[in-house]
Amino acid sequence: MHQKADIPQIDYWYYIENIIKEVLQTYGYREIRTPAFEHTELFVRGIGETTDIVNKEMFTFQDRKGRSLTLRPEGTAPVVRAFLEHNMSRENPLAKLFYLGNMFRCEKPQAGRYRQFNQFGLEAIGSQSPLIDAEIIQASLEIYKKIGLADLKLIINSVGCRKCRPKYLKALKDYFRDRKELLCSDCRERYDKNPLRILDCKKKQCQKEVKNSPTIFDYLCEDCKNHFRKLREYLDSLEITYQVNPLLVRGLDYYTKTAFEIISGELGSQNAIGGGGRYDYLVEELGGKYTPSVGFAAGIERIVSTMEKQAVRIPSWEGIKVFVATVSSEDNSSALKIVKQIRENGVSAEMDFLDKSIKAQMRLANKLNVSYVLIVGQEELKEQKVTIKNMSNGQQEKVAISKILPYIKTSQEE
RNA sequence: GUGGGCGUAGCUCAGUCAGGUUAGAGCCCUGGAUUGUGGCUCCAGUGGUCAUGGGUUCAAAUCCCAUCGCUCACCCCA
Repeated sequence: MHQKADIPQIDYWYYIENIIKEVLQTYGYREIRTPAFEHTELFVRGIGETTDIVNKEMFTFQDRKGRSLTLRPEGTAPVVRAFLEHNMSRENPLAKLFYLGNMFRCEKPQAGRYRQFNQFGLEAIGSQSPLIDAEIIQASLEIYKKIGLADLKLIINSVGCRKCRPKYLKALKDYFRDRKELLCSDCRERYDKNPLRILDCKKKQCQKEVKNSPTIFDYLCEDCKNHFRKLREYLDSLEITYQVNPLLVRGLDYYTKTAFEIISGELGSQNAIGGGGRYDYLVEELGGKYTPSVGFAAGIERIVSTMEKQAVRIPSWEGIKVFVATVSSEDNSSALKIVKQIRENGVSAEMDFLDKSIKAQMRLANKLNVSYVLIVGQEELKEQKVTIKNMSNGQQEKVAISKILPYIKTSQEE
């Protein structure tokens, strides 16, 4: 299974994860870690039976007792499950949680899309206020900004609620009824199952028909209209620029009211770097009481790939500071002790474990790009000393073993 | 799920179209250039079931089929 977290990229991952944790800490979100798999039913009910994720993208298997389990394709449903299972609403009427972990979708991999990938996401469970929608958007944008990504676009929309969406769906169906034959085969199916999805079909023939279709904004109820208006007001006051796109429909059924997506021009075909929205009925759907909520999720691989395209600079591994070389194998235990002493004082140190000659050890030290090589030999040990060689200027001198650390540390500050 | 491209050493690749001696290069790695010392240079060396399985042939990395994997696009999404 392809996993884009191997050694050459690990510095990116550390960097991103640290920023996520730091930023979300300041927003009051607590990390939650849920299992990599759940009962299949959770996703079917949560994400929706008509979605692509549930229909064709889940890694589903049976355990020994015949129960159907599924590797999580997304993070929100598991978080809500945990929220309910632990009765978090009793602790706090508004649960602010974030997660960071791998997700699985059974599809053909391609650029920016992997069967196992990583997302971070945040969920605010328990508030119906558009204020929290704005906070979630703000938090996610701040993370991108701290990471150093530029030129990201925020697109927002409202997809209505239980009250007004059915009216809109009916209007859509009325509109497309006579034009069904002009749509692609997928959209003809969507017409019956989930007409909203026709809106973001990328086929030219469908877009042509979508152009004059009824817009959701004519059908939103007062509550949804106000919510959207307030959200825009809050975003404006935060000086967040955005585009309203009434055709933005997300792939998960649970969204209500606010839906948003953040895209990066650099990514090509898979351009969504993150997305989210409000899911007012999900908690209820999963067996809790009505608990309006909003969340966001982003793909780490896509962040890394955008960082690479934008040449974002990150701190990298500092490497090893000191190499302790031995003249012969009889010096090994002394060297081992010296290495230990250096490491205990917080300085990174390495030695040879392959019985290399001193020449080979010097080469290794050079390859490791260390600042100092300490040479341990009988000649030095007789006087309780080691030879310290400064690898940048080649100079060396004998130093008492007890003075090694002060020597290294003071020279380091120069 | 649909359709392209690819799979030869740790890495980047040549060799495949026109089958034919022990499958090559660069980088990396290891060792050496007098005996306790790096970088540059020079010399030498290690390393490959040519993705896997089957077929055609006197002969297959090379042709054919299947499988697996990777990759790109579509769908959709992160």
